[in-house]
Amino acid sequence: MTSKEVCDLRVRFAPSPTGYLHVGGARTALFNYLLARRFNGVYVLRIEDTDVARSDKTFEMNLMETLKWLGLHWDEGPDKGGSYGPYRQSERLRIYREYAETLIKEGKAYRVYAYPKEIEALREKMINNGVAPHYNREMLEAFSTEKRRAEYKEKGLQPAVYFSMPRKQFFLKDMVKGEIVFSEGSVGDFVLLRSSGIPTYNFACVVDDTLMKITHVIRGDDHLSNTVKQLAIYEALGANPPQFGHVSTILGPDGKKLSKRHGSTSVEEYRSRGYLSEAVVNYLALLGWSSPDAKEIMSIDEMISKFSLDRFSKNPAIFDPKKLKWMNSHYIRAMKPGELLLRLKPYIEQCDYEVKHENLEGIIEVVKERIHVLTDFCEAAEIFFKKPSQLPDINSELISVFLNCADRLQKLQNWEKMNIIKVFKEVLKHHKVKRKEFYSTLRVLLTGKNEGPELADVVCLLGRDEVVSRVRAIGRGEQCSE
RNA sequence: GCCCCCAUCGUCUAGCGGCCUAGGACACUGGCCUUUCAAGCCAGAGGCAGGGGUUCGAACCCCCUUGGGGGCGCCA
Repeated sequence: MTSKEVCDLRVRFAPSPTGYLHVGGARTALFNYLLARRFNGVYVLRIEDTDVARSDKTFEMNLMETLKWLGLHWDEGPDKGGSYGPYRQSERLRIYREYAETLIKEGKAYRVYAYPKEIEALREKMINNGVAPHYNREMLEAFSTEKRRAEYKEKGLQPAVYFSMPRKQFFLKDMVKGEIVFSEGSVGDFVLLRSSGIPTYNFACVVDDTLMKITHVIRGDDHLSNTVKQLAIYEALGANPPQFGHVSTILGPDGKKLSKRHGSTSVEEYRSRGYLSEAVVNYLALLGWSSPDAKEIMSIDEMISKFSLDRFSKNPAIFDPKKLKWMNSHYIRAMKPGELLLRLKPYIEQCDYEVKHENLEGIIEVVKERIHVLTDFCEAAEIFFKKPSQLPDINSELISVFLNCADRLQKLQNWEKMNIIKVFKEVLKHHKVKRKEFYSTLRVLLTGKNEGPELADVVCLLGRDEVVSRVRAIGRGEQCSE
């Protein structure tokens, strides 16, 4: 990339607000963000809401919220404004119509007075005849009879505007895939402006990218075949296309395009299931891109400093929830308890017990080692807030050992982990009990579980009163049964 | 049917003609550590889709086959 391009670099993320942000979309957003930040460019958010039926303002809000959560903040967008707005396609309809009009005047586009049903029939007929379903001007304009035009006028209908696809080859120098040739006739004429006056994706996208001075476009390779249409429109408009980089699609474990039936596909779902944005961003970055030093755990700033366009992989990537989970647990373990507490807040509220403790950070410190997602917290920390529901089945000899242990703990001067360990050792010295048996039984006695954090930590955090009370329960339990 | 893209361990990938006896990460298996589980550490298993070329030499370049993905919408 030359220095001139660098200083003018403008990229965009252009989602359509028809659902929650998909992990594939998030990855696209991330790559564009990284490119912008790496080369001091401008990152634009554009809302592609030209699908009136499916677009929803709620999704738009959610999209922006999720993007912010991921830390992918944009410089220009519908909420922030900018010199090239508006940034919502539904607010730019006049612009598209003007451009369509120009193309019609220049003979590069034309009006079609055909009903969608008729076009559909035409299409089916071609498919049935084993011909590629490509339209051309001649077959489409056949519908535009005098009679039909009058009918449209009478009913107040607007004709759709079709683009006249030039019969020639198109070349694309893709930043990811390399040189691609679209042979002549690979696509036919297609709709620019619907009869509703709303532009189609390919048209709006080109007009906007041109007007918004977008220099680089990183997107999923499901757009690759359509790029020829866009290239043709750029040419018709007399505009220079941006540099394209088509990243391979993210697939599900079965090798098919990642979809709902593979489980969670939206960033929102991972967020609510207790994933950290750092982990999501980090994992997504590794799907189709790799850092030059082979380092996998990277902060977003690290990714920015290492980002370059020549490290994209051409092959499709299968989404691996296991690795994401591993990465998430890694980030949880690496996080300072104070910070983790903040992230944990919404999940703590969902616990079915009251989380109240003078040293909650201390609890988080020992619990974070064994959780993979934030939603694991409630179950993992339960031992500190709930007394065990069942007492272990132990003999009276052992009971007296534990009662003695409780007495010693009761009298312990400074309630500190090291001192608690000393008490354990004393008890083991004075009683004929196996180490392993002592510790494992004490654990069950205190927590009702066979596994958990280091016992001294548990005891320390539980606090003197609670520990003594829980241990002595075994004594009371025996009394009751007699 | 036509067009386009892709092909390295199960998965993500490194590799850009000799540093490859193909490296790393996740997952998996075994061991160590340890009062348990987890983490951590060590070790192991596991791959260049197949076939032709080009070359002194090919995972890497070319062609074919096969396999996978995507597109061909008044969806984006």
